Amino acid sequence: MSRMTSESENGIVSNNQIELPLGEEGNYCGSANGGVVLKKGPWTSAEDAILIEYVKKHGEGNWNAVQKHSGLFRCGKSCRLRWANHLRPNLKKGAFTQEEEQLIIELHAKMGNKWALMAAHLPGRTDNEIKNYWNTRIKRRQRAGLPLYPPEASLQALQESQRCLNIDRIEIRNKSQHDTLQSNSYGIPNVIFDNLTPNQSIIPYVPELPDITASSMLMKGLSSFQYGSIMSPIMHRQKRLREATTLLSSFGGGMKNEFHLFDQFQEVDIAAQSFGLPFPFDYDSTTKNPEFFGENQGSHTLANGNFSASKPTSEAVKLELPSLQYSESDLGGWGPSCSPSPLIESVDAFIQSPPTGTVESECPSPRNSGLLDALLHEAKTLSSAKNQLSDKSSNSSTVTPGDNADSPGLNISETEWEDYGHPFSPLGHTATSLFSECTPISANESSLDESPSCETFTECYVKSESVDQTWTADREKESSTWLDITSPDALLDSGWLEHDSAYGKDQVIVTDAVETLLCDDLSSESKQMAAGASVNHGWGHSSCSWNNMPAVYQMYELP
DNA sequence: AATCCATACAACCGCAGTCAA
DNA sequence: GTTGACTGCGGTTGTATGGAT
Repeated sequence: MSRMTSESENGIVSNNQIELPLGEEGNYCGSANGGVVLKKGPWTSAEDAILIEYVKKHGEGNWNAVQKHSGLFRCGKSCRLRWANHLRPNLKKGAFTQEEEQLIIELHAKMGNKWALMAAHLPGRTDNEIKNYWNTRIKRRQRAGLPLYPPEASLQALQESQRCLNIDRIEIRNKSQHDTLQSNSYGIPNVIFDNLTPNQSIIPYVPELPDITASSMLMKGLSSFQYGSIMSPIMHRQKRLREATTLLSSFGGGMKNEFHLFDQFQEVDIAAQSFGLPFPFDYDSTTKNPEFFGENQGSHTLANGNFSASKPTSEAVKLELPSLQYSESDLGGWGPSCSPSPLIESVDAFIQSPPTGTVESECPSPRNSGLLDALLHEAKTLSSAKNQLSDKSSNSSTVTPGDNADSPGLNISETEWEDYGHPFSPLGHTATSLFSECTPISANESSLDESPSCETFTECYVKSESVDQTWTADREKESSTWLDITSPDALLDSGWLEHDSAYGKDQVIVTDAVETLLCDDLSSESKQMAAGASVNHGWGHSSCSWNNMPAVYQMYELP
């Protein structure tokens, strides 16, 4: 590119372009250069020529040898990238044609951010190009208030969704939901998702979507666009395992993935927007037919921009993390009138700097922590307050003193609560407000003030509240309900990591949590599936034990 | 003319998979 | 079975460019 070559066309390298090979921490280009100073930054045409010459001689691959053999002061990784994206023959340069654009849209609808795979369908185009194109497109369309996907795709998704819904229902009814509820795995296994294999038949739409992810199963009520007919059959088992492991460990060790999941709330609305659909999805309360929010749809393909590619069953269930590619403006700024909120920033900050410790080990001041911490703190605090006001009778699932209720740092006064609720504090936002704020506001909707409230989302469970309201015991009680359903981390922690010592009760709790979270849109089958799977298979990592979130759990106790 | 801002693009970075020693 | 080099991928960042104000 012209501007790339302009600054150091003759190989004159400024100091800031030269860096020592990175060590282990930054493994970029770190392996093969033994202290040789490597250049970074834009490539010069001279360097290009050297690289081309090298590849002519030696062929592609063994990129780390380039520097040795050609004297090019570039790391292998950089060479590979340069070659693949710019120098290799048959590269198509210039703007994408309309056909290509169309294809990209289709491919993205199918496979999400699988840029390399998409590039394979676009001869002469690189993954980087496609990625850049797509990201630009996202921004552009969002700014314009347009759906990411064209109406045809929306329609197709609708049809597929409906079709799959029907199939799913049959599937669900034919399969025993008891499968998922059999074992008692309070002892959380390390390898969990293989256990799901025998039960994959319960996963909706298996024939076409064998590789539905656990997360998508969990989230299917939230992000359940079905795009089953155009699934592409790709994803290595290892990768899926890896992702599953990643998510599992995150479930336990940190809170990150609760937020990944939570992210999907945001992304699902992006997806909805992408298809020109309202979010929350319309829910037909008369027919109890959750068109998109509904019970059994398999794929979260379009919910998070990603898609669980398929390989026939007997695979570990993949937990695909949602892409974070949507910017903060994406999260909250779909509509032109939706201004960035502090909360969104908090989410962003959280994602960038997830807490390193577990919930149990750290209960930082919410003022100093990320949103999730704040939520957790909030949850714990409520629980604590509840404990204090109750007759302090305990039951089997009550938190042991000291875990939180007695923790001095968690005894939050009414005043502090008001602080929490301060409208201008990022921490004043509950998840409810997050839902509200992240609810996309279409171009023809007005302002945040008029945006659909969380009531829409959680039906009768959630109330919009003025933050100025004073705290009362009654409200406290009410807020136990209010909070638990508005703290997705709490939901997740509690719901999915529930112990099942007495399945019945906990199951109800889990189910309630799920139900609440999913606006009661899950069918009973699905709810039991989800909850049962969580109980049965002990989702989560050992570090995320029951004891890690007792206060949160406590909030789900039935009255 | 200066500044701002959106866009496009190249390159960087970290992570994870593969494979051979 | 372990380790390290190599490789591929996806996300992010940096910056040149051009249009709008």
